[in-house]
Amino acid sequence: MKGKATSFDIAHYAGVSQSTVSRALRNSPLVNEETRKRVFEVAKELNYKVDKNASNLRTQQSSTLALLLFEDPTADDSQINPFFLAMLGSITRACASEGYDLLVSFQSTSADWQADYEDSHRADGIILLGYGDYVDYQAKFRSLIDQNTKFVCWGASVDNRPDLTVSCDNYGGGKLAAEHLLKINRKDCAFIGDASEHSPEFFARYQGFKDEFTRHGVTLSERKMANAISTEESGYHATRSLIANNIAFNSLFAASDLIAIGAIRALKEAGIKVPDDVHVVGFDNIAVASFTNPPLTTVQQDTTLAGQMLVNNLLKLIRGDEVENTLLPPRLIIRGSSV
Amino acid sequence: MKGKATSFDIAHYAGVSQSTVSRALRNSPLVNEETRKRVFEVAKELNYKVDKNASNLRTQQSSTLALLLFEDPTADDSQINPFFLAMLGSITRACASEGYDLLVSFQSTSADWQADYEDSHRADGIILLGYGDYVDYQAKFRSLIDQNTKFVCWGASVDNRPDLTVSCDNYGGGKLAAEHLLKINRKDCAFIGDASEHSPEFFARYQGFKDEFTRHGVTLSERKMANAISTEESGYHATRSLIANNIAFNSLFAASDLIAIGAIRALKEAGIKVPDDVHVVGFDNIAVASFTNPPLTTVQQDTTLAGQMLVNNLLKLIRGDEVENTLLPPRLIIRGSSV
DNA sequence: CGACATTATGACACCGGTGTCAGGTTCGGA
DNA sequence: TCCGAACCTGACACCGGTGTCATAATGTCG
Repeated sequence: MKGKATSFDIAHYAGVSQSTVSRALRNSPLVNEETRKRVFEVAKELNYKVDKNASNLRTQQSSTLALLLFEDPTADDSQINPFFLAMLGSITRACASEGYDLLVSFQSTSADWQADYEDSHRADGIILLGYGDYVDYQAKFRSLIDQNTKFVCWGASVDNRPDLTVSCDNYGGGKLAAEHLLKINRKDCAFIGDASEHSPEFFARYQGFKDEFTRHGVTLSERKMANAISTEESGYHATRSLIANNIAFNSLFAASDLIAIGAIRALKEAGIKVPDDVHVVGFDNIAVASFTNPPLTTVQQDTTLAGQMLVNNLLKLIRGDEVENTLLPPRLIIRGSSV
Repeated sequence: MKGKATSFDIAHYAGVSQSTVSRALRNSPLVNEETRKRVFEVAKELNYKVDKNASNLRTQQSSTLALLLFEDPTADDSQINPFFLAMLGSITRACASEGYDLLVSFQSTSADWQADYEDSHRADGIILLGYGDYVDYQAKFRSLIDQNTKFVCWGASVDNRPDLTVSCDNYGGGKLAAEHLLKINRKDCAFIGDASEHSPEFFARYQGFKDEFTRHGVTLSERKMANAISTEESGYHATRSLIANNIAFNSLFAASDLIAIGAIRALKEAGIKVPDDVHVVGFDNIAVASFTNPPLTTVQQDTTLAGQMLVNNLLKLIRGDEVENTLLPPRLIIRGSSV
């Protein structure tokens, strides 16, 4: 036998028509039990596998989802945000358990990505991760929707957003962090991150954080805020600049764990002790968080659940079922950096 | 326009035949430049994308690689070995830069995985990562090769292994670790890992390590070895058992960083100071390694290069070019756990 | 001007399945 | 015995491209 076996080969050896082979292998009730058995035997014998291309072409669906990872460009190109990696893992798992394959692809935010995957019938739907370019997302998402592309987005569920999202309750997570610091009376707090609408996740975290402080009669000082994107480097430099400006604080809320880790490095370098002088709270609970020195108190996002919800919601969308935006509950994990 | 546009739609609007459309879009030199321009315009207008299923079916290739991740079953199912995640990232990148898509899938070692992906024409080739079931790999690999399946394996390049491998020079890496400990005179060394042929990577690391010690006239004691698989938990328990048996040592070589991290936890718990009482050296240089307390000295495997080589070699294999097993040089990274 | 190469295009079979339709067999009931 | 339902099977069109072959139009040269 040269090349792969086709259903015609099976038909030949099993002494039936190719149509019957196709039906038998897909467990159609139309086919006689004995015939089916014979077909399966021959198929096994010839090590036959259905050609997915032919099958997909005919049925116009692929049993495949595409995961597009958008990454903020970083200096060190090789490093991938560990939070995304964790999501990638859980999404892969969730896909597998639903019988779907997963195509993974990195995209640059600026590129004209345009959801090639679904248009070209390689995937039935798309999961967008880290699509941070919120300036023009409205237009892009609208055009996707106009093309009837099925996609789900991980990110902040901003009002009037046209797409379907799954996200962590960032606002609630910010509140959790604030509650914690308020309870232990560390009210002089700095914030490292980006509290503008440009990064809605960070914005929501800050809002929840701030509102909780306000509710307790504490006003956060704008001077104690520094901008950072979600990298260790950026967190380090932002924190250094606060220190350089002689801005004092006894606690620090970082918009992500990577930022927090960079912040801790800057603090240590300046001779400021964590947690004695400054309590630090991060966000994400990436794997590294429990190994930092001191271990990092953080707001956990449940990546396993997130992956499942992304996949489930996307599949619902593909099937045409009713779907709503999903908000996942965060959880505060207290470790050595704030006790 | 209902549904996606096909090449017939383009042909209709551009006033040419469907054949010409197909040729024009693939930049065939046979087609007139003006015709091509018109076709491209219409295609853009209609937001046309080539149907990959049809294209793949006809050409019998998919421009897609499959990555199969085999994981040793762990208690905490959700955690994925961070080293593999890093590899996943670099492989994805390498695929993208070669114009290939990547299908990712988790497999259980025991399952009858059988390389469905290539047989079903979903992928042109397969990358195997973490295929630890070395007991019967010969048979499985042989059958894959018999079926003319193109695949590359990340792992130890054992003699007589029938498959194509890319791997880190584990033996050399073990030597590096040994050199380091010998130089700083920490010769009373424990080894945590699996030094049997069942996990050839660990075996090679241990061999290189041991041989270097032997070369310096130092014999490693078998009593100071404990078995562990590559998880933090396993490293923790293995180290605890050494301690519980009152086995003394002033340095410890762990077959992987995860094991090393578990070992450090066990040592600390027993009141043994790292690095003062025991120097610890790991293997892999996962992201966490620089954040542990103390930061972990380790033998780095260059995952970026590894991903590139895996993809490049696999593509060569697919194209029918000559390919040889690849051995990547390790690098010692000295951090606080051993100074 | 005829022979022939060059260029550009269309018609058509083909990849390997799936779904529809028509037809043959068997069997129970009238 | 005849009829219709139930069951099973084969023939065939079809999914949307790609590659081959035939052919028309244009150019070249003796």
